[in-house]
This record gives sequence, structure tokens and C-alpha cells, in this order.
Amino acid sequence: MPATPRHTSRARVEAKESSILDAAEKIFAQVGFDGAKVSEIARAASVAQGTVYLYYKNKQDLLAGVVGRFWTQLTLGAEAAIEPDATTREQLEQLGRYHLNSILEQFEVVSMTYRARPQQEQDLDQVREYVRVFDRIMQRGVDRSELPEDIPIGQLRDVFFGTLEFSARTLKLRERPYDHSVVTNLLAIMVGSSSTAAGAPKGKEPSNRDLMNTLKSIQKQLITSSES
Amino acid sequence: MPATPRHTSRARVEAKESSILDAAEKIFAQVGFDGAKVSEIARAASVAQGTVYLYYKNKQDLLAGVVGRFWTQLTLGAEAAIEPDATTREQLEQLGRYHLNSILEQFEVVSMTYRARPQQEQDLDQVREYVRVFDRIMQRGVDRSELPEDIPIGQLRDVFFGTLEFSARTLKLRERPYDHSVVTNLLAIMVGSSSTAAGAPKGKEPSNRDLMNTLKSIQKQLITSSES
DNA sequence: CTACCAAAATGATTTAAACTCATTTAAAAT
DNA sequence: ATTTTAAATGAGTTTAAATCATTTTGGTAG
Repeated sequence: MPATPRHTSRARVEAKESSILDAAEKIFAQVGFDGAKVSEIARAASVAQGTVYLYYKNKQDLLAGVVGRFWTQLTLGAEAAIEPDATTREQLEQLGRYHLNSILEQFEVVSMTYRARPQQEQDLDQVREYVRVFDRIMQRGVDRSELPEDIPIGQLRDVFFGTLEFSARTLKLRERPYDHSVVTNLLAIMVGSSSTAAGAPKGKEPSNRDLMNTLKSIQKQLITSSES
Repeated sequence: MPATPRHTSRARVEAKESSILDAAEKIFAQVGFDGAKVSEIARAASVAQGTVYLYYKNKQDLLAGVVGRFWTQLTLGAEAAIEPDATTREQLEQLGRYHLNSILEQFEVVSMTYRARPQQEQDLDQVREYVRVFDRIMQRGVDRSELPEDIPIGQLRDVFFGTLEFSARTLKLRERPYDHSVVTNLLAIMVGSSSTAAGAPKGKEPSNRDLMNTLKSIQKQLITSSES
């Protein structure tokens, strides 16, 4: 079992595992999950069919591996893309920009995320980990008093990622490239209209008052907070 | 071929077609697309396996049938749920409420929508038809001067449906029922904070000024409108 | 009423691809 | 050098989708 390698170096096992993942990612992206044959993937990874099954229980599990790795890397990239000293609003813009760009680039893998969690089970752990990047930015905003402390982070998370994913789908469908206005507009409605966009009046500091006011007014409307 | 029935009544053919769809919908929802066997579906519809293939080219096509019918019915229901004389804001709330409720109820079918369009092809026609309900409400708002005329309807559509779908996923994951605050908050950020929610101050007419102002301020930020 | 025809339905058979496992090969320990 | 254990192999098995030669059904005409 590769799960507990004693006699062989862990490094080699991991190298093979990742070469299988590379091959799978390539083939899945090319022909989709259903179109992909495990024999093809094995060939692309230069191993025998049976070897794939030493590392992954089945084809589903292989997909989960590909998708999981993608989101793990996305988390690392997102953390790198965010300047720790920037304002909450700037950090959200950095994350939004990074997120939209990434899911456009790896659109096929993102789409397959939904197939990697069979039958209404929990989300992939790696996806949950990823969305925490958003949560941390928001929580930090609360701690720094840039955001009201009873702001519904969970609901705004769905606004943020839901909008960006649907926008990415729309852009793909129309064969358009990354469009920064999507992020700008999203932040405008989420957090008020302090502008950092090109073409906007220069020399004016983004004010956090807009952000506070907008979110406070949302807050007033919140009847029942559906999470802790 | 059932495509051109001459000797048999169209009604009977359609009855059988829809009984196969009913069976497929039931089995798909129960065990998912991959878990479903065509033989099971045929059994549930009281026909032979081969008969299924007279009506649908393959299993994928059968899924497309189930999913397409769902969105067609959703369009009809949405149109019925919207009062033509209500304000734009009220109509959006009606649509949002109806949409969230419906996709929560038929969550499995909605999830399978993405599998019904194989390999980055166009959206299902029925889905495109459905989202036009939103577009018409918005366009009507523009025509009535309740909305600025250069409002980016396409982008707001992604905010609307993206947020609701991700919110539904979150609610399902946490095993919570329909939560109206999701719709209320979404409208608050999309369209300003005129409250119609329970517990809010009564006797105050929802003002359209909020709506205009919010959207105007978004408008200012729009650098390039990425659609007509 | 019976013979005829075409549409519709059937399910045994074919096909294809996921998955298994007895065997071989390679690596590590003694 | 020998033994032991891990890793890899691919022919063979299994499963389920899809096909198609045959049968059944329902309508039409003589």
C-alpha cells in the first residue's frame, strides 16, 4: 500500500502519484470526466492501468484527487495574492481578481468540482479550506473595526463566490477574457462605491464609511442570522 | 419513429415519453446520474430497456430531457409568481423567493443541470429561457424609469442567480430550510435597502430612490460594459 | 371478419470500459 | 547472496450502456 511506504522513499511514491494526477488533469480537461478512459490516463502517465488503482480507489476518487489538488493550490495562491496590510476592501478586490482569473483559466477543473462530491455528501475539504480565505479577510475587517461586528459573513461569502462563478461561466460562454469590471461591480454592491478602478477620480482615499454604512443597512434587514 | 407518429395518436406517445421522464427524474434524484441504471428507469416506467432508447438517444439525452423539463416548468412557475403590476423591486423579490424555494426543493435536478451540457457546449436552451424572466423584469424597470437605462443587466443577473444558487447549496449542506433573509439581503445589496421584510417598520412605502441611487453609483464604476 | 402493414415495443446479444487479482519485477533488509 | 516485502503489471472479469433482429400492437382496407 502506498499509504504507509516503509521500504521505499516517500518522495518517489509521491512523484508517481503526482504524475498520475498530472495525466488525469490533462485528460479530464481535454475530454471531460465521462470521455476520459482510465487506460488513456494510465498511458499518459506511463504506468499500467492497475497502477492507477493502487493510488486511487476508482475513477471518482482520481477526480477528487485532481480537484482537491487544484483547490489546495488555489488557497496557497490566494494567500500569496493578498497583501496583509491592505484594507479589507483592497484585500477583497485582490481575492476577487485572483479568484476570477484562476477559475477562468482552469474552468474545466472547476466545473468538475461538483462531480467530485458524489450524492449530496459534504463539500470537498479543500474547497472548504479555500473559502476560509474569504472568511479570514472579513473577520479581520471586523477585528479592525472596518466592518460591523454582526455582519453576515456566510451570506456575503455566497454572494462573492456565487457571483464570480456565474460571471466566469458567462464570460466563458461568450468567449470573453477576464473582465475586471465584474470584480469592481461586485465590490461596489457588496461594500459600497469607494472606487479603486482605473478612470475613476484620483487622489481620493477609499473611505471605509461607505462600507460601514452599506453593511449596517443590510444588517438592519437581517431577520434571522442563519449561522454562528 | 416516435418523431412522426401517423398511425398512433400523438397523445399516447407523449404520455409514454413523459412517464419515462417521470421515472428517470425519480431514479436520478434518488441515486444520482451515475448510480442510475437505464434498466431501473425502464422498470420504473414499466417499459423495456430498448423502449427508452426509442425516445432518447442515450442516457445523457435522457438527463437532458429531465433537466430541460424542469427548467421549462420553472419558467412557467416564475411567470405565474410575479405580479405584473408590482414594482421592479417587488418583482425581483417574488422571483428570488420563488427561485430559492424551487431550487431547494429540486436540488438534485438543479445539480444535474451542469452534467446535462456535455463538454463546454452551450447552456441548455431551457435555462437560457428561464433567465430571461429576470432580464424582462429588469428591462421593464428601465422602461418604467425605475432603473437607470444603462444598468448592466447581464452582470446583475449573475449576482442574482449566482448568489441564490450558492446560498441554496449552503442551506442544503447545513440542512436548513428556505431562509427568506437570503433573498432580502440579496435585494438589499443589489437594489438598496427599502425594506419589505417582516419585523421592519410598517406603513412606509418602499422607495425607488434608494434603488436608483445604488444602481447609479454602481454605474459610475462600470469601466467597460461587457455586453449590449 | 380477416388479412395486411407499419409503427412501437421487446429483451437477448453485443460492446466498451471500469475494476480485479494472480503473477512478475524491483527494492530493501538481513 | 538470499530472503522478504513492496510495487507494478496487464490479461481477465464484471457491469451496464447501447443495439437490433424479432415480436406485438393497433390501425386500415378488402
